[in-house]
Amino acid sequence: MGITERKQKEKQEMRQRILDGARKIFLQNGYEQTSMRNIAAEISYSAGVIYFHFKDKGEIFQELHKEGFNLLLKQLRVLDSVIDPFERLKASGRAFIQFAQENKDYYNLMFLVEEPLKNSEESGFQIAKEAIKYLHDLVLECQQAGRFKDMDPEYLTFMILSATHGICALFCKDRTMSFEHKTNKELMDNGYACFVSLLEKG
Amino acid sequence: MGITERKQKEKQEMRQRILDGARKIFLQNGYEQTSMRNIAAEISYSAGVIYFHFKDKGEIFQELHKEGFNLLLKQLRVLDSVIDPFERLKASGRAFIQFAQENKDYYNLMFLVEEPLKNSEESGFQIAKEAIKYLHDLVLECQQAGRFKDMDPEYLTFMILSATHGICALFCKDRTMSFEHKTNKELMDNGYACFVSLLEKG
DNA sequence: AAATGTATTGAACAGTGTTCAATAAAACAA
DNA sequence: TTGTTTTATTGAACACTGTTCAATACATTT
Repeated sequence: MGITERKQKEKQEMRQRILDGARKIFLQNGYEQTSMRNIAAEISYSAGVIYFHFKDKGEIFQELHKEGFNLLLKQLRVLDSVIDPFERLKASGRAFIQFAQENKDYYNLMFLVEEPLKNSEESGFQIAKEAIKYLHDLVLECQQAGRFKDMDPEYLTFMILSATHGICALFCKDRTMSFEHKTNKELMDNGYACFVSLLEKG
Repeated sequence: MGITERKQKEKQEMRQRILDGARKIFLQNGYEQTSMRNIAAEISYSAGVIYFHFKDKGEIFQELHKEGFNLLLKQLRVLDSVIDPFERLKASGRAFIQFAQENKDYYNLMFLVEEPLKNSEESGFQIAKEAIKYLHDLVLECQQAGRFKDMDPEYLTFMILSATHGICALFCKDRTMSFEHKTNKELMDNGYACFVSLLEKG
C-alpha cells in the first residue's frame, strides 16, 4: 500500500500548506480581516480547494487555536525545572505575558476571538482545558506548600488567570493608551510585578 | 431662525433614530455580525441614508462606545456615597463586573472590539480616559488613607483594572467553560472576592 | 485504453461596507 | 405662485466576503 500511503501524505501536506498560508495571513491581518481568497492566493490555489480540505473557516481557526496553545504550553514546560511551586507560578505568569507580547495574534486567536466555541467539547477546546489544568495543579502545589491558605483553589486559579489575561487583553486590544507609560512592555511587566507583590502577601 | 433650528433638531432626531436601531442590532448580534442593511431595515430606511448622517460603521460604533462608558460611569457614580476609599474601590470592581454581566455586548464594544482606536485622541477615546482617571484617583485616595504603601499608583491602577477586566473578558468571550462552576456569575463574583482578599492584605 | 476516484478550478449565490447619480422634499428667492 | 437652490433619501452599482457545486483535469486501478 505504498501509493495510498503517499496519497495520504500528500493530502496531509496540502492541509499543512493551507494552514501555513492561513497562519501567515491570520497573524498578519487578524482573523476577521483574513479571507479565504487571501489564504488561497498566498499558496497560489483557488479558494474552492480549501473546502475540500477543511470544513470551513472555523476549522482552520481551530487548528491555529490549537497550535497557539501548544506553543504556549511548550514555553511553560521550560519552567518545569523550577522546583519551588510558587516561583514556578510567578514565572509562568511572566512567560504567559511574554507569550502575548511576542505572539499578539496567536493570543487574539486563543483568547479574544468569538468564533470557535460553539462546537465545544472538541479537541480544540480540550487543549485549552489542559492549559487551565496546568495552572490549577500549580495552584494546588502552592497550597500544599503552605501558600494561599483557606482559599478556594478553583476560584484562585480563575482569579490568577483573569489578572494575567487582563493585562494581555488590554494590550492585545490596544486599550493601554489611557495610561502614562513608556512602553507597553514596561506597563505590562510592572503591572504584573504589582500583582505578584500582592500574591506574595497572600 | 425657527426653521433651521427645527431642521437641526430633525437631523439630530434622525441621527438618534439610526443610533437606536444600531444599538438594538449591535447589542443583539454583536458588532461584526451587524450590517448597515440590518440597521437600515430596523428603522425602515434605505442603507444609503446612514452615510448621510454618519461617516461609516466605525462612527456609529464610536457613538455606542461612548454611550457604554457613560452608562458605566453613571453606575460607578452611585458609589460616591461610600466614604471609605478602599470600600469604594472594592465596590467599584463589583459594579464593574456587574456592568459586564448585565451589558455583555456594551462591554464587548467598549473593551474587546478592535475597530475604533485608530483615530484616537478623539472624544470617543476621551471618555475612556475619564473612566481610568476615576480608578486612578480612587487608588490615590486609598494610598493617602495608608493602603498600598510603596506601590506605584500607575501600575497598581493598571493591575487592578487588568484583574477586573480579565474576569469580564473571559466571560464575554466565553472562555469560562474550562472551569468547574455552577454559573458564570458565581465564578466571576467569587473570583473577584478572591482578588479582593488579596488586596486586603496589601 | 477505459473506467474509477480524487483533487482542483472557476463560476455562481447571497451576503458585506460603501459610493453615487438620480430623485424627492423642503426652503428660499423672485 | 413660480423657479431655484439645499437638503434628504433612494436604489443601483462596486468590490469584497464565506461557501457551494458542476465541470474538469489528474492519478490510479481495472
